[in-house]
Amino acid sequence: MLKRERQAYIVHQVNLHNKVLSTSLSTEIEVSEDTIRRDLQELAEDGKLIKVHGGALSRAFNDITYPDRKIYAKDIKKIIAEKAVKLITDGMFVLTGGGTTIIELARSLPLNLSATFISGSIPAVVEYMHHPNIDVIVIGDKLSKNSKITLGADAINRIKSLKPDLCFLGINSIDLEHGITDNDWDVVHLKQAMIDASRKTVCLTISEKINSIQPIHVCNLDKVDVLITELNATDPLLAPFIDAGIKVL
Amino acid sequence: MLKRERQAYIVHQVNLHNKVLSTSLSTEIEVSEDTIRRDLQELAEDGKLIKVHGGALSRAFNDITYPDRKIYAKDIKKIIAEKAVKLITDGMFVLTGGGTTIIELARSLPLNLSATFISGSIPAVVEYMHHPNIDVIVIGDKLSKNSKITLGADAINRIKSLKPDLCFLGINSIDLEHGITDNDWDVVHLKQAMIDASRKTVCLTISEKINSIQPIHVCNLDKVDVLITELNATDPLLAPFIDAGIKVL
DNA sequence: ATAATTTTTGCGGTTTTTTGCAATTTTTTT
DNA sequence: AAAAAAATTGCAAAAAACCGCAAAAATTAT
Repeated sequence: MLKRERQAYIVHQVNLHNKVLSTSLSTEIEVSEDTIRRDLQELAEDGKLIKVHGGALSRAFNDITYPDRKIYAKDIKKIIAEKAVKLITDGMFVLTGGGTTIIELARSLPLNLSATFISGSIPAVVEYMHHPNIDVIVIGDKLSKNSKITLGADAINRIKSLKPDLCFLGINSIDLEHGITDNDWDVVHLKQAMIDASRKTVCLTISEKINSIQPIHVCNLDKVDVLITELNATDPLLAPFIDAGIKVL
Repeated sequence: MLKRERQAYIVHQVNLHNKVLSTSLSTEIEVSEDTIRRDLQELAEDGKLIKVHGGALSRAFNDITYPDRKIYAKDIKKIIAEKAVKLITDGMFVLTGGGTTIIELARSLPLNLSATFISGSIPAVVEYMHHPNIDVIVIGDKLSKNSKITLGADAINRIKSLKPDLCFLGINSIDLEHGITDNDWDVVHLKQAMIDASRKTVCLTISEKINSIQPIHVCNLDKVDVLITELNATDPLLAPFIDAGIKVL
């Protein structure tokens, strides 16, 4: 097998499987590992792949996620945030939870939007605070170091006294049968209070979390008005939720 | 599984769940925990995540450092903060206001101090949040964009229900005759509530503000227990306050 | 076609990287 | 304060990479 031919084969394999092992290539093509290594080195210099200890990785793979996915988690959340922002209009009272998706939402708010945001999430509050036309109401209570939101009876009582137009909730698990579930007792209670207080509940999640279940039940699907993921609303994964009467964006 | 591949997987998991446990990763990927730990360390050095005891945290979510924009007279405030910190002992409940001097205090807290801090100042809360042994209680209410603290009846009511050991107040004006004065109606009310609630009131100020007066009266000098400036306690400028029964540091 | 030259390849020996393990220390939890 | 969990350290084995070097193959020149 010619050198050129061999290298073309290697590139093909890398693009196909996202990774190659020097040892496998060696036995496959029946050349010494040294030769493979030299090939990989040359191909790496040409930017055709990324050489690592033990083999090589596809260029696309390098920085991204495990199974073949092309968009970064951050970009996915940005897409979700962009959709969510459209639901907010001037003068609204909006209650939001914590989590990275909500932060992305906070960062995506148009500068000319003037509304009131209510939250116990410190990172979210910090974002809202920087916005020129957003009024911010902070929900006080003991601050949870993990989730960086205020949690407790005080927070829940305060939320109960409000009637916001919208509630944005970043969720960790949603499932057709079990609805929304989570894994933290206090967070669950807070989310329940938020859902009950709000006129409309909007759930934000990356599609990866759809059809996953966690130990504690938050609410059934009938409490959810809108579900936003990075997927197109026509995606078959979302069809059951549309059937369940949820507006999917 | 290649090392790089494994690390990419870890980064993905961190970005997805905001945190990962070394143990879970270890069983998931089927390598020893030592290997996971070494991976986490390398990724942390590359700034891809934040390593903590037991696993790692996503960076996006945990890097909320409040913009350390040019604090006026920062070095002076650092001196004040160092003195103030000495008043706090383990187990104390400490109420603090906002302002750059308080931020400097928050940053000067020794890492092994374990106490409870209560505040409505978002920048201060962000600082306390980063401290490993400090419990934080957030005072909720409408957030003032100017001062970045929560202001209003709710905040005042909540403060009235507390009995903290210490209250640290950054003040804008102090004068022998008029006591402490300020220029914002709501802030004044909040400060009054804080002073009334606390067992001891500690006022922090740069010497520049001594013997200046502002339009709204906060309290008389007899409510002030300790006054901290960057000056030596023997400085003649401070003598009158010592005579008035205030402890000067 | 043949010799000269260059390129490619495999091999032995050495170095580096990676990984898991055991012992110890540190941190966390109870 | 004790017990449990996790981190650190040093170490050793295995795998992979590296370094010449010389044989083999391919290319070029005569």
